[in-house]
Amino acid sequence: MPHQPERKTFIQNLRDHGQRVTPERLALFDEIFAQHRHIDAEELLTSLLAKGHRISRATVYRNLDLMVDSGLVRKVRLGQRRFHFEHIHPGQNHDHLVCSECDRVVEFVSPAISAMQREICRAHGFSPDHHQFQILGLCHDCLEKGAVPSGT
Amino acid sequence: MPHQPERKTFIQNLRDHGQRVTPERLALFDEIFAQHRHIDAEELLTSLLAKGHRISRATVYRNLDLMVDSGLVRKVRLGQRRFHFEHIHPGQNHDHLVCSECDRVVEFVSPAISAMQREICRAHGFSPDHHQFQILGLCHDCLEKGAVPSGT
DNA sequence: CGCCTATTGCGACGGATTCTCAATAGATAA
DNA sequence: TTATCTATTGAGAATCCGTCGCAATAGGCG
Repeated sequence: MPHQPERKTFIQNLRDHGQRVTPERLALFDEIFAQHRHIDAEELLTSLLAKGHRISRATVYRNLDLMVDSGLVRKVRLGQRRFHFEHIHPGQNHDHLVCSECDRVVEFVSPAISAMQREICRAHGFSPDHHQFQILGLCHDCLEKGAVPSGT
Repeated sequence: MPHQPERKTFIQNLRDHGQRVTPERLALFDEIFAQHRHIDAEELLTSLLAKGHRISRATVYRNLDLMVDSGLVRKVRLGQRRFHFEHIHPGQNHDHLVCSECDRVVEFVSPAISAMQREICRAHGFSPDHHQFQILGLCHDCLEKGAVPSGT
């Protein structure tokens, strides 16, 4: 259990809000925090069921929203149909390179982005919560396989 | 018709691919290129019908995809349920501030972003086609109305 | 242990998009 | 111009993702 402290926070959070600590919630939490990267609701459901947990689709969705509200998880649209979810590692926010050929997603961290974000928001009287930055294009592998750089 | 050259390119593109030039395609093309900003499929359908065109929902969707494939139009998710579409103005790409309270979208242009994009891609052996950058937060108006800055 | 009520599971529902298929109509050649 | 070939269209069914309603279940507290 490499995410013990976050798990404790999660449980404490639930208690503080009069919410119950259920096995479904813990299983879902563990599953998300075990993931190195973003994952969608359907994949979460499938892998929980595969591990023998009994949990319904609705519960997965409901609790994902709950974790998003409590700031533990981020819900992102990477341009695909489904929402993806990823646990937040505080102070370390990353963005994504998305390959339009093979759908592979690579994370990157760029400290310059938050400075830029602050600047843009100041100029527009906007109070930022978070951002999403995706660069779409071709990954190294697909380039070598001879994929064509877009448009046509 | 302020987008005459793009229109010619579109028609040429169709011909080159053995695709037909239909009134539905032209009407849809004109509608998107008349828009200053992103618009979704439903809005496009509605405004085409309002202008007296006869066109079906399926045709709108089909041809939006066609224009995306041919590089004339970009399909973006701004976090809302629907995809949005915007025509590409070459060499001028903008990004979005999205208010999570009222869903208002403001565009901004930041030249620094493309430099950053180039840098990141170089480091990852990635060949960028385009990016999407959204900053989610509260717009000026919602802040004044006393909306709470997220998380909880 | 027992109660109160938050949470769950199931299945129905809803919105957005895609698909199916028969009818229509561009494009090409004669 | 007309005939022919087949891409495209319209209409509605189907699908996919996510949400909702409600009865049954089960945390958490006294």
